[in-house]
Amino acid sequence: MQETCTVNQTVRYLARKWTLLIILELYKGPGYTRRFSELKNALEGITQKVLAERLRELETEGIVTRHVDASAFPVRSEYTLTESGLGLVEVIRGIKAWALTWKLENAECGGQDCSVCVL
Amino acid sequence: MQETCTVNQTVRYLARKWTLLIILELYKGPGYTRRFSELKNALEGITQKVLAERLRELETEGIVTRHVDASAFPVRSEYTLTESGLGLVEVIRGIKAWALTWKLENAECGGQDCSVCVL
DNA sequence: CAGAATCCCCTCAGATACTG
DNA sequence: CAGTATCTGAGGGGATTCTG
Repeated sequence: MQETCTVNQTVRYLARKWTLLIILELYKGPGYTRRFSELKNALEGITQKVLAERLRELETEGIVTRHVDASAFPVRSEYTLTESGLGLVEVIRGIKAWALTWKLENAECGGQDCSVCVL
Repeated sequence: MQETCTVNQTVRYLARKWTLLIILELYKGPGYTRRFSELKNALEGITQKVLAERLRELETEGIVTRHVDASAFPVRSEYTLTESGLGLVEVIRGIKAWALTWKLENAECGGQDCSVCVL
């Protein structure tokens, strides 16, 4: 069946709101790592619910790993891009290249204020 | 603003159900061209409504062009991938490469029965 | 701080029926 | 053949509240 093919699935969750920005935010972090609260602050407008949902998805997809330090207080949760997650950054780069080539009206998107332009 | 960045937009409509498969079906056609009814038959399970919607989207995004031959009867409508559309095929190829590398359980997806595997 | 649980709205996409 | 129009159900995602 066509729907079983992973390419569809991949694009599907990549396209969920915030997913891309979360991946790029992790990519910018030291060791490709960020804490929950850091992500929350960096991604202005995201709610905890959505952030938690997206991170869970990415975790079950093997794109990020979670490390919880329960010994500390308050609890720390750190999220790190896996190797496959880094591979996805390449994919995103490809999409951006396409967008810059064919969507000229968005060329201004090379500015620093755009999270995606870190690529 | 983050949401204004085209990379998000691009992934968003790419991820709409059927969009990917439509692009690939056009890619397989002679001169990257297919008729409405050919697409409808090739994409088993798609409804006319959804097919028409997706094609309109792709047209306004400059990814396909439409040529209507009204002189013929019945009317013929042909859809052709543009250059930017061909560029998207490369992007899809990248996503597939990622999926094959990191989603091993879907390796069987190299079969001929999968539309995406034409890549 | 890092979440889980509810509620609510809105878009997507399927089914069906109709037209030039 | 190539659409358009309308109705409907499922799921995404935002806001808010509660907990260890």
